[in-house]
Amino acid sequence: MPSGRIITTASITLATNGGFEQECVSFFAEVVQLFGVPKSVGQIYGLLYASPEPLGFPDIVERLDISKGSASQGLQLLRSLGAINEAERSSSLSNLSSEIKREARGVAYEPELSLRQLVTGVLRERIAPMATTGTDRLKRLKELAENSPANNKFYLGRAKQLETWRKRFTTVMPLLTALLGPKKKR
Amino acid sequence: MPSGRIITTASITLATNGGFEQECVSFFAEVVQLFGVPKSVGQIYGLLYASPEPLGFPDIVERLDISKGSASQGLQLLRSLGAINEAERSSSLSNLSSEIKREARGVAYEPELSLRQLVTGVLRERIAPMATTGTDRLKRLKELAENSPANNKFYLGRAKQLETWRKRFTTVMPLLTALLGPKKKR
DNA sequence: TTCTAGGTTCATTTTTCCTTGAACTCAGTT
DNA sequence: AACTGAGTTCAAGGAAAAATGAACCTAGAA
Repeated sequence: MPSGRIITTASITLATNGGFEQECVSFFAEVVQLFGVPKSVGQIYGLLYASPEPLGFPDIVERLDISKGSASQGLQLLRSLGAINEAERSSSLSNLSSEIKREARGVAYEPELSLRQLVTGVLRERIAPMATTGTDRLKRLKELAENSPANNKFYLGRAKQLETWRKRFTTVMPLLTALLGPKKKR
Repeated sequence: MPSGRIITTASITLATNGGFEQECVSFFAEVVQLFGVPKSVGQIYGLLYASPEPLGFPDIVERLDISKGSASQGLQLLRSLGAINEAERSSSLSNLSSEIKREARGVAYEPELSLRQLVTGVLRERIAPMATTGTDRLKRLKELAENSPANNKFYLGRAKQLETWRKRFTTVMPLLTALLGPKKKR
């Protein structure tokens, strides 16, 4: 497979995928915005999702026409969410022509397809932190309730209820991910 | 109870609740922002949550020091989410002094306390719409996949997977609300 | 009828968040 | 050693969302 092998599928697929890619990009861009995630991040995931081949950093910048900065930050976020994975690449490049080597440089990504994995990532990075700092604030709230000169009983009741809300939340979250699919094979 | 009865608990409670209210307001302001809801909306809910008495429109404007516009829009959103309820008020006002009548005018609100109810509201107003428009977009995506000249099988596979994601999502959502508490008594 | 206070609407301003682009680092090539 | 392209960082600009305030509507009180 010397010269027939084309790694940079970018321009080729672009010409022949009949709009699927474009639609996919804007679809995911829209979806993620509902979760408070920047549009460009959704675009990147959508692009990877619509690509039969893993794509590298330069592909993403070029095909989405976004800045390197956006691409870099977007990929960072997607990595931290576990929403993309690095694709394998042949490690012995020495015997390839320099033109092909050029294309094979750097890391290529493919989208994570496990729904459970994706949801877990969002929960871990977005919701869990809230639960943590929330616990501190609840403690403080309870103290304030105890020290409140008037309506002591009322405030204590409220503080107590917030605590039970938090507990229910933290017990339900793992259940939710379990419902969304099997644990990821490692 | 002519002059002793104080309905506008605003200034009084403010002076005597020892910071509980303030902490509550900023707590909810923070929480709701994680769900993409404006800060002021969280503040309003927090204020109501920290108040032993139902509060009216003017109380909210005054104690949070926000504009009437913000208060109005915030209350609208909270109503649409089912996160607040109108409190009962004595309907025969004629025998009260005019000073008290002044305070009793308009609607007063208290916070919805059922966690299930709150989550259901968010799901209904924020997530469900996505599922609806999402269905259309998936249909379109499938068509594009079918018409794609190259990699037909790959694109069809992706379209199919999106469809199963959507299905799983719509089946899991009701379960989630069920886990969060008993159905609200009507 | 007129007055007042509760409440809504919407154009304008403010704030917040996202994107950009330039400067930089680092690894592999020549 | 010098070069090239991948990738990061961050100050600054720009776009989108939220808060404001003025004009307006309404119902009950005087």
